[in-house]
Amino acid sequence: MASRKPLSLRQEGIMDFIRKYLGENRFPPSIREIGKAVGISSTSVVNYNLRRLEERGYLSREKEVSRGLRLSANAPDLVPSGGVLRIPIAGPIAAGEPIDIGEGVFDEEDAIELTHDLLPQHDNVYALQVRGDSMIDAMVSDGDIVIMRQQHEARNGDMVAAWLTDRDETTLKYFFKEPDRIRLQPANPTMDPIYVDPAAVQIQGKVLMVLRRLS
Amino acid sequence: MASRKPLSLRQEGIMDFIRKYLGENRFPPSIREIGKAVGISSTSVVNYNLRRLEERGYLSREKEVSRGLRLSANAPDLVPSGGVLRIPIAGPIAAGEPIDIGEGVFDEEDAIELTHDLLPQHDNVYALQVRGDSMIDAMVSDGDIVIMRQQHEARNGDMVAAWLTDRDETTLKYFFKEPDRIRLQPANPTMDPIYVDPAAVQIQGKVLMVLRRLS
DNA sequence: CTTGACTCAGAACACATGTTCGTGTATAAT
DNA sequence: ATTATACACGAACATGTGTTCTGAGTCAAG
Repeated sequence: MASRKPLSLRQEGIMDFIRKYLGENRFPPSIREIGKAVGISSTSVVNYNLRRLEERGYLSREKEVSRGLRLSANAPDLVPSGGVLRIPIAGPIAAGEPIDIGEGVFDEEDAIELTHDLLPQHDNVYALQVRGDSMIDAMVSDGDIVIMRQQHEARNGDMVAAWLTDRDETTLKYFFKEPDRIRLQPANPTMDPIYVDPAAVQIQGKVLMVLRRLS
Repeated sequence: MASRKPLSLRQEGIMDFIRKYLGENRFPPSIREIGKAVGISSTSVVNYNLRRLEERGYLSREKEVSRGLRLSANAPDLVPSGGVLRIPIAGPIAAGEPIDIGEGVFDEEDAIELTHDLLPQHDNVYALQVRGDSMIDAMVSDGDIVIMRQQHEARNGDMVAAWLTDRDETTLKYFFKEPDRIRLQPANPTMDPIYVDPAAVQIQGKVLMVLRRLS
């Protein structure tokens, strides 16, 4: 496990590519795919470097099995974990539309992977990508990914996606039930809450997480 | 979801075997391996049933790629993945202080796990937890976790953590270099940029990701 | 200079593996 | 009976893919 010497630039690139490929395809790349990605014309060179990496314990291989390689758990920056869950990105969300999850649509490409410790529960969980700046008062900006659990009730303090029937509008706000009305509080503390009739609100789900990726 | 008819016994067995195989080997089985395990002599029969399973959305396949199949996100059971990286949470960050990363301190407990596909690069990456509402103009709220890479240069359009020497203030803004000044643009499009003397700005790092967990 | 590691390129080889085609057998609907 | 559909079998095919061999370049040690 102890690797005094640094990885060669090429081997670093191979490791990176395998990681990336594995993340995208869920199965390991072939020798030739690695070669093309890293800029190696010969399969034997890739094979050679893979053997190197295997000796160092960075990965393990199955002989004579196509794509028969796996990253080791003790590779740098990699830690065995409680598991990874894959959440489908159901679709874009904008302020002017109700949230609609196409149940049958499983676009395998559009999914997001989260570690289990980040999201303990995973029942009825889905992700939406925000389109537009309509939710800046919820501290959610264009392109953000909102991970939520589908549910139709809310408890005080929950951040929920609420459909306001009289305004034809979906909004992300903190939910507070008051005696005769419902207070929807923006996440931005400088903005004022809105008050609505309980009959005019449909809870679409509870926001569990907001994730923003930058370039 | 949409599974009117029950799976045939054979297809059930195939699914079970794929799950088991994937758990043991971390890469998918070949058609012939599936056949042998389930008791099918012909590869075409396996292929046929795989196509059936694919139509039902239980798995997806890559054409003409050996072992090019993956289970769908149907079952949120743990699925092996490209790897998980652990990022230490260096410390709290507030507007009134420069960012200080205690290099030696690696509190194993305070770390965040991300899947590799979410964060391709991982050199000099660390995480900070935001304290206070001083960064609402960056669409970052109290408690948010900011993941950034330590660097002292920035390119136009990067979101950076900048230390304004004359104001004694750390701020998260989009970075734009203009002829004689630097424009720091808030993420919130309704707010105005600030302009500063290039000599009065120290780039602390580039923001890669913002993550907000809600109860 | 010579030697021997370490790394690389190219080509040929062997076989692992996905694909396809023709055929056969049920069961149910027409 | 006929047709349609779902499922199964075996064999041949095309190619994806790991393996191996020959040769060569680099670089530090003897």
